[in-house]
Amino acid sequence: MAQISNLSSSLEDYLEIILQLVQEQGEARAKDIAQRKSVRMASVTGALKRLTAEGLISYQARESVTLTKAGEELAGRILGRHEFIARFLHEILGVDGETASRDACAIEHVISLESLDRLAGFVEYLKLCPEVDELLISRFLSCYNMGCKRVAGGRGEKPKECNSTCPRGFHDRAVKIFSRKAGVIQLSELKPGDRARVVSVRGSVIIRQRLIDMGVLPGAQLEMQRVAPLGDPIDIKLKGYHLSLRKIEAATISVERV
Amino acid sequence: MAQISNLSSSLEDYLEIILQLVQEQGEARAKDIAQRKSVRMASVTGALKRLTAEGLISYQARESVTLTKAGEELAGRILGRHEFIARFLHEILGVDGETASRDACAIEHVISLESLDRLAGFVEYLKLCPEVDELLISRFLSCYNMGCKRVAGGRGEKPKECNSTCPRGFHDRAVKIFSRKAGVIQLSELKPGDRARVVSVRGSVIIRQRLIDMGVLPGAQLEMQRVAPLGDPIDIKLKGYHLSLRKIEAATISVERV
DNA sequence: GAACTAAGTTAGCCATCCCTAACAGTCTTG
DNA sequence: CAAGACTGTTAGGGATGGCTAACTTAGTTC
Repeated sequence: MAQISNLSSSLEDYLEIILQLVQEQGEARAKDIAQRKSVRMASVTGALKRLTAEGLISYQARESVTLTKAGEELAGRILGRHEFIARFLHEILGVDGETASRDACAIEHVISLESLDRLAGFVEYLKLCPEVDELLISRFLSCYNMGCKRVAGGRGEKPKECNSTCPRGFHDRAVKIFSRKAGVIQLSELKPGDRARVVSVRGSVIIRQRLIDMGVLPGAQLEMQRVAPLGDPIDIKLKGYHLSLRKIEAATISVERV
Repeated sequence: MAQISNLSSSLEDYLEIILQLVQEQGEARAKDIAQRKSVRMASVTGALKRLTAEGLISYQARESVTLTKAGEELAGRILGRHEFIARFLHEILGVDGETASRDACAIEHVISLESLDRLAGFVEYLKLCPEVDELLISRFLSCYNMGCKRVAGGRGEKPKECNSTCPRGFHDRAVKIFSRKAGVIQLSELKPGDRARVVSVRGSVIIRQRLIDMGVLPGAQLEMQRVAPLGDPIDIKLKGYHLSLRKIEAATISVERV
């Protein structure tokens, strides 16, 4: 995999922190490094030895750390990567600053340069593309941040949209599908007569395409009809139609009861 | 940090692989797990013991692995997360399938649920938002994938755009800023008279804002004028104007010579 | 049923990277 | 200048999670 260095994540972190400290304070002391990385001094001593062995820093015991030419080059690249990811999370997606920085700190060490380049390209494209209104991002953020709950109407009634500026169906489908912990179960766990809403559809492109063609989309409501003795096939009712799913298809569908 | 489980990345991987194998083949054998995770059988044995201790699988020596109720729940959530990230990378950003899956495999273990929810929300928003043409993604992909190089005109001439559908300046700014390895240096390394292009601007929001106000943006061309004895201040020429930067500002700017 | 083979286990090793505890310089202050 | 406070180092330990090598179990084949 094309990676930025052959250092471990931990050593990349140390190097990045050293550059930050040098930029902010003019020098990097072991104590400040320990504090910023939330580790003990003893761990820093070990890391500095390994970085010295790699030729990235020059360090005499009890002195402050300086970056070598190679170290500065690499640290700059690592820091640039970190700050790009943090900015994407914070400025585009609206993740709060601290979480964004923490996530960036972790993601930066594992993402490939190809994905990173393409993400950067995508962000540039959104900013430069003439068809995309420059307010797209702020509209997304205000829409997402409203965090409004879908207001369910009476039986048979269409749910109301929370806000006329949110695209139809947005809150049904997009809000907190990952952090929603409780209540998400496999389709196959439903009993006949249970009603549920589709939370996610996994599986290969082929299976997903077939399910999507049948209308099995996140947010879709369905009712379990019948499960055959061995769980194959499963009959459901969706938007008034009866569907028969094979066990292997049903296994890719997560739902929550409504 | 809100996370999906308190397992290590490695154990989450094992659990995910087990679910995939159960879905694909009806059962998960140690050998297949080892093969898919590219580890030796001995490592699998150890992992299966730890997963059994967590109550996520039930496993008798030399038998095939089955997921417990809790294991199936968790594995489904882990797999859903993986597949969402892989799909984002592949279908939206256009990363090739294998790299996307590998990156997803790594990112899924470290990203917070908040970031993931917001990314999912953003993707939904792009799909549903009436102002965004549904061809946005495919236009981005064709534009990015052209991979065309900017064709530099003669001295003083504006560079030509590669393609009329690419937003102006897109290729100058967005293409492979992270994987570009050689030649990216700190602004302070330039010598008087050197010309360079800005590759990235890091640093706090305050510093970046100030630099952006002065026109120091990725892609901007500049010429080094003078570096004071201790590196502070640095004078550059940019778009015909002279700018004086403090050392701490200059340190956040990466450039490449042109 | 002996021999072979594939699958899986056990035992022991190693690297990374954190920790605590104890020790060693260095700076400040009465 | 001696005591105390800080800063930093060394030594040793533990968790994780890989590895190899040697063994066991079970199924197949002649």
